[in-house]
Amino acid sequence: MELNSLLILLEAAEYLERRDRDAEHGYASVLPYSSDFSRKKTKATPITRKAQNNRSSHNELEKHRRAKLRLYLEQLKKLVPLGPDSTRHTTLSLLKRAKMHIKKLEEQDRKALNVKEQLQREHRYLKRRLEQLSVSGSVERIRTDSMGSTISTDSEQEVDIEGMEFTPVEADSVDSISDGEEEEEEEEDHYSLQSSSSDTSYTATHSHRLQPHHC
DNA sequence: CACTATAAGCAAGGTGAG
DNA sequence: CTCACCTTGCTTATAGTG
Repeated sequence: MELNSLLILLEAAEYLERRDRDAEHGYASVLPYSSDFSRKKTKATPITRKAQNNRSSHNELEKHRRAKLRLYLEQLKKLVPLGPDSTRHTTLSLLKRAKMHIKKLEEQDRKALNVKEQLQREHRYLKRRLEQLSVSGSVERIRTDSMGSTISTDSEQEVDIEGMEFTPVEADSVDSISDGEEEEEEEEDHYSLQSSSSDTSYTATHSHRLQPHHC
C-alpha cells in the first residue's frame, strides 16, 4: 500500500477518534478545514439538465472514490494483525489497530537499532583489544602455551561476536544504555577503557582468555 | 495577471441493513 | 443503535483563455 494512503487513513483514524471524543463532550470537532468553516446548505437552485449531468457524474466519481477507499482498507486489513475478533471489525477499529501496529513496529525497530549499535561497539572494542595484544605479542603466546581453552583463531572469535544472542534482559540493559546515548556517542573511545554494565560482564568472561599475562 | 472551467476531495446529512 | 453507503454542496488546486 502506498505510504500516502496509509497516512491518510491514520489521519482519518485520529479525526474519527477526536470526533467521537468531542461528540461525547457535546461540541463539534475541529474539521481539517478552517475552524470557522460552516457548511451551509445553499438555497435551492433550479436543476438544469447540465447540472443533473454534472451531479450524476459527480456521484459516479464519488462512488469510485469510496471504492478506492474500501480497497485501501482491505489492503490495510491484510497488513494489520487482527485479533481473535477479526470477523467483526469496523473501519474505525481497523484504523485504530493499524495505528497501534505501526507504533509497535517503530518500537521494535528502535530496539533492534540499539542492539545493533551495542554489537558494533563490542565488535570495535574486541578488534582493538586484539590489535593491542598482537602488537605486544600476546596473541602468539596464547597460541603457543595454551592447548584448548583459549581462543585459537580470529575467525572463531568472529563467530562468537556474530552469533551473540540478546536475551530480553540484555535487550533491556541495552535500552537503559540508550538513555545516555549521547554521552556514549561522543565518548565512544572510552568504551574500551571504561566498562559499561554489559561491557563489564563481557570483559569479565573474556578477559581471562585474552589477557593471560594478568594471570 | 485576472478570471473561468473543471476535476478531485471532503464533510454533512439521509437511508437501509444488521 | 451503529455502521456503511449514497447524494450533494462546498473548497481547493490546476489548466485554459483573453
